Amino acid sequence: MKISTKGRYGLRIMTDIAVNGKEGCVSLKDIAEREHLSEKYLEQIINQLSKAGLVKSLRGAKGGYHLTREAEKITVEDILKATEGSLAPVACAEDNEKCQNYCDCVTSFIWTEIYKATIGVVSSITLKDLALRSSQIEKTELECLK
Amino acid sequence: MKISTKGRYGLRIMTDIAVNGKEGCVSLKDIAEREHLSEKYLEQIINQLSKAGLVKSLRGAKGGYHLTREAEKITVEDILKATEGSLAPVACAEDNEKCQNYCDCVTSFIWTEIYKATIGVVSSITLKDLALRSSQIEKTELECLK
DNA sequence: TGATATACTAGTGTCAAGGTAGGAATTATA
DNA sequence: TATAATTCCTACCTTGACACTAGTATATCA
Repeated sequence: MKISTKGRYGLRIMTDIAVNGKEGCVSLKDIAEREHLSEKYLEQIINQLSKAGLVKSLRGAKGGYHLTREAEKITVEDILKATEGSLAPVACAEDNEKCQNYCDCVTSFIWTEIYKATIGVVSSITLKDLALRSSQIEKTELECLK
Repeated sequence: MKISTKGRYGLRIMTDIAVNGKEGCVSLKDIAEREHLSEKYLEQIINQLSKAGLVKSLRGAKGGYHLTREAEKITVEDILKATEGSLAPVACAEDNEKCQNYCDCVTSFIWTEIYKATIGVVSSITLKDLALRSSQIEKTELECLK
């Protein structure tokens, strides 16, 4: 029941673009530096975000990435689905069809409930919420040294 | 965000004991046969359930396992925590102390919310619910061949 | 004493996570 | 037009967890 680095970094990438890409593109190099993450690894992650249609890329000098729609129209669900895959705790929780050959029916309602609860949370939080939060945190500049 | 076989099998083991252990012990061999699972693998899983204090074992002939308290006093949360470990999507969602050195504060509230939602679901379902469900399913005996 | 159980330790194959590395293709600009 | 900057694509690598399997020791009932 863990979220991997892809999901976590994916959120940071998107938040970074939302905050720093007000006009024009944001390059991966800049994101990697600001977030202290490997550029090469981020490349793979943003590729998934790109394929999911959440960002668009521009190649060449002065290129980079930008959001394909406003931050308030991108949810955490969108981002996590693109990077983590399904958020269902078991395959059949999302797609009941997959349950046909396997009668684990005693517990299936548990997974469905967990799935619905999770989606309820992540679908209600938008990238704009994260961007706002990010700006606030930066301003107060906590005792966060590392 | 997946539940492993340990968690899933753990629920089946516990449900099996709740249903078939009305009086006395249930042996792993019987559980493995009924559930079509490897006895040796279940051994490891039930060991965790035992260490968590959910079942008690009796060695030797006519031995086996029985619940340590009534099925309605054992929750799905108890069982999943014993078999899966923490249900938090990231370590700091459960224990804020772990967040000190790492300022991922922008997203931490997401994980906390997911965690709370998940716990809300699994803490409200008891082993008795599963046992009842199991009996009902067995009675109606669906088109469940495999 | 023997059959039946659990308890404990170790080994094994597969796969995903979490990266690293190199080069090809594209584009702005000097 | 050359070059620096940037994304795109493929391949590789290490580590650890997952899902088991196997063997032996220990306990208990009949």
